[in-house]
Amino acid sequence: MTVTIKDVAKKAGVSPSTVSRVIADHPRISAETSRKVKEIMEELGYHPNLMAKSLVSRTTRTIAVILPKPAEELLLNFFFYELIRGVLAQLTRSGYDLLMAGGSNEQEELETVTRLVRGGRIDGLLLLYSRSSDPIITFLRKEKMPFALIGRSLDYEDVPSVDNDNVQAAYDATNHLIAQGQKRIGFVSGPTKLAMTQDRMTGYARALAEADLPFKEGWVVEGEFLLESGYRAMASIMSQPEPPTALVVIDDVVAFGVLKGLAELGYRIPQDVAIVSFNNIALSELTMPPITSVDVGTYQLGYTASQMVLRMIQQVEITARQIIPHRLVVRESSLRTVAQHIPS
Amino acid sequence: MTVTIKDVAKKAGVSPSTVSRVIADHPRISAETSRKVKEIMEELGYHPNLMAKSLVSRTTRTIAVILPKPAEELLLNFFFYELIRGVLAQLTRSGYDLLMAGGSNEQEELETVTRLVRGGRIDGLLLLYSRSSDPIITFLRKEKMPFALIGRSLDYEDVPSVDNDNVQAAYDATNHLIAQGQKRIGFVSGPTKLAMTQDRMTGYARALAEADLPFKEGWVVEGEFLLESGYRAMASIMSQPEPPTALVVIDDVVAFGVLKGLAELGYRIPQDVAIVSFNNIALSELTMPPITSVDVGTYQLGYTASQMVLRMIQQVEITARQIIPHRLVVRESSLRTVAQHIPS
DNA sequence: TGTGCACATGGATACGGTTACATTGTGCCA
DNA sequence: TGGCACAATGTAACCGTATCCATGTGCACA
Repeated sequence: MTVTIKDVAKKAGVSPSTVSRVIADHPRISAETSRKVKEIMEELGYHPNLMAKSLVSRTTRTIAVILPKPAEELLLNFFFYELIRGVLAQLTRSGYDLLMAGGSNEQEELETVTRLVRGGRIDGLLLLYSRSSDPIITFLRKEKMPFALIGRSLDYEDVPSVDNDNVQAAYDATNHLIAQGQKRIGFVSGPTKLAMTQDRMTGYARALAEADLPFKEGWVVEGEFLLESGYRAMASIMSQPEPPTALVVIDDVVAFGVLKGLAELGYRIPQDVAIVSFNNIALSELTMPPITSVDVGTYQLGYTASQMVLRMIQQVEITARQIIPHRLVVRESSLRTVAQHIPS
Repeated sequence: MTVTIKDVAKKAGVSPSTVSRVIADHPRISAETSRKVKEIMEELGYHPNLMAKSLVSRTTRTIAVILPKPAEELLLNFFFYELIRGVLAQLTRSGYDLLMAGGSNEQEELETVTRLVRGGRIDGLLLLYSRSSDPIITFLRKEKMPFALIGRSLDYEDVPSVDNDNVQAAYDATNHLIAQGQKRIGFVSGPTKLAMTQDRMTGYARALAEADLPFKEGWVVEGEFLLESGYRAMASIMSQPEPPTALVVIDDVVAFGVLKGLAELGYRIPQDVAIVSFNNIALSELTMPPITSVDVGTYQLGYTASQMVLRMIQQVEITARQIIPHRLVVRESSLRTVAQHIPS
């Protein structure tokens, strides 16, 4: 039915092993034979059976991406497409395929990973999140399966991972506000158990300290990666006797809530309150006003993490932690003086 | 090294074929033997080699999703995560894996698909877009490979596909505005070569006709699925002697541009101009005001399309075109009377 | 008591490749 | 002219599983 290596061999008048060698570009095959065999392959429309190949080579040329379980997906929602495009670009370039898997709970996730790894279906994998004391990481290390983390592990220092320098990113964002002449700068934070949150908080505090600006407890609000979180934060943060005139916000979605909250309270942005946030999702340039945001290089994160896994597969030495550069994208929300638009 | 079916067999004192049958839950295996073998499998930590299994069964339990090439991804960007989650949910439930593939151009895409299909790597696939005279569809039909389309084929009537009833959706959206007492309703359209655009236009026109409302050329603007498109449309559409007081907008992102354009022109929404749009992406409830939008059931689209492919693989009869119900999500942007929020 | 049959299991082979090792042929040199 | 190195190719084993076919056992029944 389907044309196999043997059919090609027979028709070309050579042995199957010769055909196999032609496919693999083996050096000790004569140019003449190679040409002829390739011609026959073309003629018969031969395509190697990938399963047979995998079985004998113990290699699948497939990398898996493990999707976080629903509870952890909120932030990811907006990143996902670009992240995957980055991953796919790198993998395709290297002739690898991408397998996506996940589970509805932690137990299921581990089972899936076990099945894929022990079943020899994948050569490596990518984890899109970092959770503390993750059994999957423990398992992968034990199995010596190449993998990389997008983000940062709170448990192990030496887990191969690709991340941003979130301390520096927050430092830069805060300094941007300071450079605009801001003196009273608040911080709308995320879940403090996340490394990302902790790091950004650190950067924020450092920038304030270096500029001799006050760090006030009341100007810092902890929340979730949700619109509501930013919205509610405004009620508490702006009701103080001396509210901040600028805010660093942990994430664009949260910033959107902040915008909404401030608008309802009658503040103008950026004239009354200036805003800087993080992640630069597609959303952030669509708001009114557009939000100044730190671009974290989502595509790069995916691209680099894949590259890291591929290197590990090829036994190439890698640096365990790669940092993707960030970039502050300045938009209207953070600028002190703005050309006012007069409706016609 | 890795534990195989033979190792289990030896330790259990049975033949490899018996172990194989235990795994497959073969009826003619004694309860006693089954129990014992399973115990040994557990003890040795046996996991079946998926490649070997695939090789002999000619089945991979893998479905591929082909990502559109960059040029066609604009709309998809916001859908993607939910769509994939729908796909993954269905596949996981049925014990299938998801392979993602794509190419940077049409040629590459076809090569990838050929490699996967002819290489026996997948059992079926999902196409996330519809392009006219698509060589991939032609190829898949020739190979008799199960596949389904998300969207609608403009070339073939009988391609298995999952879609919305876009005529009805637009009809409903327009009628919602009519029910609000709107008389002058315009339409901000998308690329007319797309079936989706054509269908929505049809539904819009039909609703107007049935309500004896005027359909004016000047109230209809064609564009792209871009923010700018909606933004620019406002300049032309609202500069007419008698501009519309309500707009049906082809997509949420475009609607966002519309919002921006109207705001700059000094119109209030919904008091001066009411807005209804489509797709109900996460964005649409975050705008000011939140946009009334037709939810197209993104998750369902993915879920159902996967189901369709799985059915085809199992040789179950299917209906070639499945329609996912839509649902109008009413928000502030379309309501005539709105409780005004007074800033405190 | 011998025949037939259902049931539980084993042996052998096939799936489509790769690769270690064996074999053949050629040219070159002593 | 015989021997040898080396290039080019063939032979056969193996990757881990599924399954066809054969086999042995116990039991009902004629």
